Amino acid sequence: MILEGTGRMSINSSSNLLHQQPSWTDGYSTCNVSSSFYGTQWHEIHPQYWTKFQVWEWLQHLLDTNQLDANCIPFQEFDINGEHLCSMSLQEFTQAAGTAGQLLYSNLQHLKWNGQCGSDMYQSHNVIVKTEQTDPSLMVSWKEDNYLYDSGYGSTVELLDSKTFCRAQISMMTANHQPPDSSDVKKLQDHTPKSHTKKHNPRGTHLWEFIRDILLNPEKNPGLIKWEDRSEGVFRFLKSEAVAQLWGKKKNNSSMTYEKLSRAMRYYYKREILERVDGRRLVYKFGKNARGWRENEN
DNA sequence: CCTCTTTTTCCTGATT
DNA sequence: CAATCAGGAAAAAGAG
Repeated sequence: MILEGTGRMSINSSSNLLHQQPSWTDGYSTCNVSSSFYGTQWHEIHPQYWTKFQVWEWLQHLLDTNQLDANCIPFQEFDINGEHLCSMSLQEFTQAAGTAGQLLYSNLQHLKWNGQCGSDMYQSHNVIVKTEQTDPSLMVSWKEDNYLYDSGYGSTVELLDSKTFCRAQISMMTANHQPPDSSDVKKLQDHTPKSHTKKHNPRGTHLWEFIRDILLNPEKNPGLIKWEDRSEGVFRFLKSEAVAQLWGKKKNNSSMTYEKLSRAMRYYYKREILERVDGRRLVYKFGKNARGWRENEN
C-alpha cells in the first residue's frame, strides 16, 4: 500500500547499492507523548533546532542509556547548538569525543533522518520496553540505513523496513526513562524554543530543507547532489530524477519527478530561499532565507 | 469549516 | 532530440 512498486520503473538492484535515509524529521510532530511529562525536550524536535542545552541533554541521555562514564564525553567540546552539531562530520565527532564520537554520530544521524518514529512507538512507553541496551548489534544497526538506495539509472528507490530501527531506538530511549523524575531531565524543560512554531512547519519537512540535508550528509549522499561552491551555497543536482524519487518517497508520492520538484524549487526564488543561477542546468544556490546550510552558521 | 502557505500537477513555450 | 528552465493556473496538502 505504501509502496509504489508499480512496475513502471526497472529495479536494477545490481548496481551499487547506496544507503539513503531521506525521511528525517518525520516523526517529530507526532511524538509529543512525553511532553506532558517533561515539557518539550530535545527528543521532540529536530536536532537542527536544539539549543546548546538540548545538545547536552542529548549527550547526557546517551551516557545514561549506554551506561557510560561521564568522562567518556567531553561536554565542553559540545558547547554548540543543534545546527552546528548537525553539521559535524564523523571525523569531527571522533575528534571531539574519541571513541564515543562514533556513537554520538550514529545516534545523531539516526535522529536527524528518522525523527522519533511514529507516535505509535511512544505509546508503548511502558509496555514494550524491551530493555535493550545499546548493545553492539544495535550500534551496528544504526550505522546501517533503513533504506537502500539504488542509484541506478532508472533511479529506483527501494525501501526496507525502517520501523525496525525506530523501534529499537525508541525502546532504548524509553528503557531508561523510569518515572518522570529522572534526574536531570526535568530541570530544564523550558529551553525549547517553542517559537519555532512561528510560521508554518516548525520541523524540516520542506523541500529546500530536504535538499539541504542531503547536501549536509555526504555519507548518506550517494552522489545525488553536490556542492559547486560550498561557501556560496551553490549546488548541483547530479541525479535529478533520483532526488525526485527520494523526495517522493518522503512525501509518499511515488509519481514525483524532477520536473515537478523543480517547479517547487523555482517558487523558492521569489521567497529568496534560493537564488537563481542561470545558464547552468540543475544548479541552484541558497538564498538569504535559507538557513542551516553554511558550515559555520550559528 | 475556513484561511493561508507550500507543494503538486499540468501546460505552453523557450533554451540548451 | 531529450532535458531543463520558466512561470501561470489551479488543485491538493498541511498547518493553524
